[in-house]
Amino acid sequence: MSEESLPGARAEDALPEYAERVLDVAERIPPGRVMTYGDVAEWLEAGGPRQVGRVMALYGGAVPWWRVVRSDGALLPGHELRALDHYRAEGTPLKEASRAAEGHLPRLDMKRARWDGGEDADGHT
DNA sequence: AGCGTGACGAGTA
DNA sequence: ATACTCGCCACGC
Repeated sequence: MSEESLPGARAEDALPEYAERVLDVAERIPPGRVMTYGDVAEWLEAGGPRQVGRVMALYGGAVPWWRVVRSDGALLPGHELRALDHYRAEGTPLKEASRAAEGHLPRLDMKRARWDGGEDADGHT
């Protein structure tokens, strides 16, 4: 017999373990800080940046998705303004564009905003 | 089973 | 700064 007909409907009762862990990390990122997809994957020691990205794309709506960003500090396409609004409200370090061109939104200052997942210290002083 | 696509990342030109 | 390539893993056709 082939097990291909296995319903496997258990998946609806709860999110996949991996997704749950990714969301858990996203929730534990302190305000004013961000983590890259790759960092989350590394912190979890599972999957890769693309897997984290997939989870965020599917279930990110349930967590502060704006605190999980790309390594280059670019804002989320389609949610740039929404994310920017959160960043300004939380005081997340942003890097203003040198050339004030229309549509040229600021990017995250990863050097300062990147969170290592350790202590939530303000990192300074 | 192959191929394209994606809320990615790093390297190179 | 941008553009392109390759590596990565999961999903859909």
